[in-house]
Parts: sequence; C-alpha cells; structure tokens
Amino acid sequence: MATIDHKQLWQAVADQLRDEILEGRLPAGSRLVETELADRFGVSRGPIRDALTELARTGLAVDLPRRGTFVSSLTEADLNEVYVIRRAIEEVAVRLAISHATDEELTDLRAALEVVEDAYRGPDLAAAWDADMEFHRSYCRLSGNGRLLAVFEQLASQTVLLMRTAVATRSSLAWIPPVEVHRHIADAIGARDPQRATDAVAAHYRYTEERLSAADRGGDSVPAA
Amino acid sequence: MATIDHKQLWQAVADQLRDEILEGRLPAGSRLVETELADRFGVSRGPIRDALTELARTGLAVDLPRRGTFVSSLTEADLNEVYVIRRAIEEVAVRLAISHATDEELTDLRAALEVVEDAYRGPDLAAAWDADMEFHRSYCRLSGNGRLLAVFEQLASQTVLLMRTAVATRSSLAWIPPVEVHRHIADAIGARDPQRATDAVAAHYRYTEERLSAADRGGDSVPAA
DNA sequence: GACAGAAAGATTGTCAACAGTTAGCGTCCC
DNA sequence: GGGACGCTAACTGTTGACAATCTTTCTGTC
Repeated sequence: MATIDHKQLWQAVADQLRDEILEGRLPAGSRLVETELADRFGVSRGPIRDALTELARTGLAVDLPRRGTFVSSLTEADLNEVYVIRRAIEEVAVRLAISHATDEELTDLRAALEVVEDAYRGPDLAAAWDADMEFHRSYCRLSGNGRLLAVFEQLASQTVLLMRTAVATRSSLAWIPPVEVHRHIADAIGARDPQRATDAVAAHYRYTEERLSAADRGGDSVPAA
Repeated sequence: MATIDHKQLWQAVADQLRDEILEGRLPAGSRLVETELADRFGVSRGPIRDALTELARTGLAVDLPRRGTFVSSLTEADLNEVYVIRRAIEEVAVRLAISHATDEELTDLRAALEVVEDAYRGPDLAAAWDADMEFHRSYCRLSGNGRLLAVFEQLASQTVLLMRTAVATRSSLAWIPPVEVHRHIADAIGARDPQRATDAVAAHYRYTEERLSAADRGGDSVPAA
C-alpha cells in the first residue's frame, strides 16, 4: 500500500474545514485561528496554514496577511458574479462534451440527472444542491479540458457556500427549479446538438437570474445550484 | 509607513521565480528544490514552500507531493485549452466592460491598445506579449467582476509561459498578429456595442486558432498573446 | 463617560531541527 | 546486458520555538 498516494495532513484538515463551512457549521465571517485549529486537530501549525491557504485558493476563505483567515462573507452580488462566469464556461463545456464524450460517458451524465431530479423531490435541500452541482460538474469533466474543470470546481464550492449563506439570510431565495432546466441540458448533450445544449445552459442561467431578481422584490422559493 | 502592507517574504520569492519562469531562465520541467532556493534567497524553507504553492496555484509550476515542485511543461494542447477558456470569459468581459466602465476608464483601454501596437512594431517579442496581455487584462478589469479577472490572471501567466515554451521549440509559432485584431476589440468597446465587441473577441481567437493550426502544417510567424 | 496611549496577550511569519519518503547509485544475480 | 535489491544522501513534511505584528484590555486624563 506504500505506493498509494496517501493524504497529506493539510489535505485532511482542509477537507474537514471545507465540509464544516459548506454545512454552515463555520459561519461566514468567522475567524479561522491557526493555534486553535492546531490544538483541535492535534497537529502543528504548518499543515493548518497549508489547509487555510487551500481554502483561500478555492474562495471559501479570505486570507488577510498578518491578521488571519476568515470564512468568506459572500453576498448575492457575489452569486451573480459567480453565475456570470459559470454560464460562460458551461456553455463551452457542453459543446466540448458533445465533441469529446463517449456514449458510455454520456450515460454517467444521465445518471447524474436522475440523482438531481430525485434530490429536488426530497426534503433535503443541501443534498439537492450537491446533486445539482455534481450534474454540472459531469459535463465540465466530459469537456476534456482540465483547466475548465478546475475553474468550475472553484466556482462550485463558492456557489454552495453562497446559496447556504443567502438562504440563511433570505428565505425568499429558497426555491425549487423546474425539473426541465437540467433535463433540457442533458437531452441536448445526449442528442449531441451543440446549439441546443448551449441554449439550454443559457436558459438555465436566465431562469436563475430571474429568480434572483424576483427574490429581490419578494417571493418565496430555492435557487438552483 | 507602518500601516502600509509590506510584502511577505514568500511573495517576494514568488514574484522573482515567476519572472524567471516567464523569462525562460527556469526552463520547463526543471525542479524547484526548497533547500537550494532557501540557500539562494537567504530565507528559511517556510516562505519558499509558500512561494512554490503560489506558483502551483497559478499553473506555472506543478507540485507533486513528497517529490517536489517542477516548472510546468506545457504543450500546444495546453495553449488550446487555455484559449478556449479565455475566449469564453473574455467574450463576457467585454460585454460587462461596456456596461460598467466609465468613459474615463475606456481611455485607459485605448492607451493599452497603443502600447500593444507599438510593441508589436518593435524588436522585442516578449515585451509585445506582455503589452498584449495587459490589453486583455484591461477589459477584464473593466468588467467589474473580480472573479473573472482572477480567472484571467491565472490564464494570462500560463499563456505567456506557453508561448515562450512553444516558440522556443517551434519557431513556426512565432508570428505577428494583424494590428486590427486588437483595434477591433477596442473600437467596439469604445462604441459600447456588445455584439460587435463579442464578435471581435471571437474573431481574434479564431485567428489565433487558425495560426496554431497553420503552424502544425508549417509556416513561420508569432502567436498573438 | 469618552478618548488616547500604553501594556499585555494572542496570533501570524519565520526559523531550525527532527522524522519520513524518494531518487540515485552500486552490487549481485540471471 | 538487464533487472532486482539494498543502502545512502537528499529532499519533503511536520514540529516546536522565537520574533514581529496585531488585537484587546487597562490606565490615565479631560
């Protein structure tokens, strides 16, 4: 087993902190203190520093030199900012996925779609967001462009944090997306129709932006991830 | 002056290593050894590790756990990958810049255009690439979307490294772009015409992709940054 | 009570040392 | 000659200590 890459300490710490942030157990704005975390995890400050650097890299935390690292405080303006970029890269991702993915790989996308639709029918909104993000991640992965997937991953973490934060402060942001927004994307990719796929992604984001605008004026529902 | 943020050691080290990589003084594939760099810069290994982490974050280096950090070895396939994402985000960036930028800010873009055109008329190709990248950076900054600019910055570093690497191995990749590719973008933004600006960005990248393909079949010129 | 300055405490940045892992080299065997 | 094995030097990962910086608390003055 010695030849299997085992995790470095900082990775285990970062993974756990990421989960705590995304599950709302470490609230936005809270300070991540190296010395406390070192005591808590029973390791030295070195790996804690590396873990905090990783959280800052993915946007879940903000590192202020000599002052500390804080869980990101993100607003709906941030959500808009993230969606703009996600829309841009996902429109490209679906086109690339259509060109690159094998038929077998497209069945994985289908499976992800089923999971999302099931999840939004269930009681657990956070699980639905995770499934939703996994669906989007699928076609970004199928694009075959590693850098595109890396950009998506950063934005994905921030999206989940943003939605948890936003819904906690504004329940009017909690809504369930129509089932067809994801299905249209999956169908178009399955049919290997680039224009339809791009249009379906654009429609999904337009829907989301409309819901965000509507939430600004009152109303009551859940943002799609 | 005590209230002014001064650089941490790792930042100074990272800046210098970045310059050396981008200027070709640290060749692709070369190993960045913490202990050597610590001796060379006269600091402890801690800040060196942080600097190397930063280089890995921006894609200029690759960190292999327990084995070391290596200057990225990037190929023309990587260049294509980077261009796909840059095109996607820059098409959005010009639209946002048109909506958000003041008239005064647009004169900065004009200035950046002059610098690029002058630079490509000169003998120093690396300086021209830097000016080219600064032009693109300008409208990404004017987009008002900080995350978009951050994504651009990562891709910018990689673009310069890629081009230096590619041209060093394939002089057929060294070509001067027609002056109008950048001018069309700046004109469209100046006219605040989103469709024209998006089309101009797309044309720029189409041109670049065509030159890359032509270079695969022989020929002799310089990729636009 | 409000404000300013000093002191104390807490934290981050850096350093040097120790522990664990890997790469390279030499030797042996087929 | 090629492959496997063992050893050692060099390197990376982690730890604990010291120095520098920031935040909080305390004290004095108005």
